[in-house]
Amino acid sequence: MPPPARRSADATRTALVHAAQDALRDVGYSGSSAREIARRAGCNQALVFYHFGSVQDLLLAALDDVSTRRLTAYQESIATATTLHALVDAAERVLEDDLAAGNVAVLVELLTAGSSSPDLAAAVTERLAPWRDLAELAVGRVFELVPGAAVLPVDEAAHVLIATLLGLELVAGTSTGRETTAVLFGRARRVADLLEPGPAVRSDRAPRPRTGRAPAGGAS
Amino acid sequence: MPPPARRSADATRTALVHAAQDALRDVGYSGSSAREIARRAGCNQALVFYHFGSVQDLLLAALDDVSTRRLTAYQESIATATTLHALVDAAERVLEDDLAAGNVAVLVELLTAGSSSPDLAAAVTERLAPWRDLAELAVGRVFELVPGAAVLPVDEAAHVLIATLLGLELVAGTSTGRETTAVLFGRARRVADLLEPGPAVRSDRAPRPRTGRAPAGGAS
DNA sequence: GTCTATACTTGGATAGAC
DNA sequence: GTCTATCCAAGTATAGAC
Repeated sequence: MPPPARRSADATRTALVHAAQDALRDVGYSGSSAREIARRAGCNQALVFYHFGSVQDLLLAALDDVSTRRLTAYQESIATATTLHALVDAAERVLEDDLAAGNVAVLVELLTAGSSSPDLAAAVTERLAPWRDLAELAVGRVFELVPGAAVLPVDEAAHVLIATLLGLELVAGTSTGRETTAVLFGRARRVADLLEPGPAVRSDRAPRPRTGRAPAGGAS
Repeated sequence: MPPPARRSADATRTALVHAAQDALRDVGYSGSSAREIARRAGCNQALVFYHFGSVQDLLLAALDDVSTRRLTAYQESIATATTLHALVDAAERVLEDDLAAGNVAVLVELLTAGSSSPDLAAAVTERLAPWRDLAELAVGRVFELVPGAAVLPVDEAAHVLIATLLGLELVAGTSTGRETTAVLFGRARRVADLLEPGPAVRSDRAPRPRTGRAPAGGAS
């Protein structure tokens, strides 16, 4: 028998991780304090340090959690994608989810912090590696589907793809940034349909339910 | 005659502005406190509030300063460029200088910070406008020089251009990021020479490709 | 494991001396 | 204009009771 643990032992950990994700999305990196996260998780602030040692480590755990979940989902959708249209959809979904999860702020924080700390930079590169692989997978698909598109080696194209998506996320915070991005993906989708007049007539992508305000933890 | 001002009246302001730029580059937005900036400027922390009212206003002033300085430089090099090759050179030179000086980092930091602060986001958006204009100028040039390149409206292409450059700056901090960027510009230069076989371009930056062969993977 | 309480630190911002 | 001194708020982290 496991030790007593009268109440949720490790449920607290996951609650904190999820609350950290919500906090990152809602109030950004600077607003994601131990007190704020604990409030969303419905527990005490001291538990952040008991379970994770520091706020920074909790935020990294949150980032890892959401990353692994999303990576597997994307990997599947890209691996099974047989049309250009579907690949564009996947790219847009990646960007939307990133924005919704507020991952960009953490990533930027890590990237800038890494520039003055070699070991941290290594940690960031490590976390970025699976995304690079995913991007290479997607680019490889595009090169297969569109003859003559391989004007760049796959790894370099993947590099540009990641950079561009990150950049689009960055400027999405500006006034017209968000809608311009949507327009761009609309164009890409239409171009995809042109290059690929086959069976893929999945019309325009169905608008996803807006992420809007749906704090899972609920602000008391 | 201006009032006495025994010692550096407005030199303090510029010192603070420059110190703010350094701080943003070195320790990021979260680390750029009034005390940190004042320490770098070699003056007292209270002067931040005396001269700028708040830390955020000082950071915005820092962004203004770096923007105007860089904008004039870029505007000139783009306006005088008459070949595609020269445009690519200009873009790379600009990016190299910016990376070395950490100018883009200032913008990136404020952009991410703005994602969780609407008023800051609005202020940053306002300051992004001249850059958007500049990007449209450059894109318009490319569309003039390369017939059939206008697959996008100028403003949207400019949007993507800015996003991509910002994204490349972001990932330049990773292990292979920096050199990959250099490789990409090398490819762009060769493509430019292919599209523009006219006058012997100044090949001061890279050995001129003797053959007309495509960089990688022939598009037949 | 979770809580309360608290020590300690840092940062924004102001008042007033010089 | 610049400084010292200070207030106040918020955050990190730890100690110890339950």
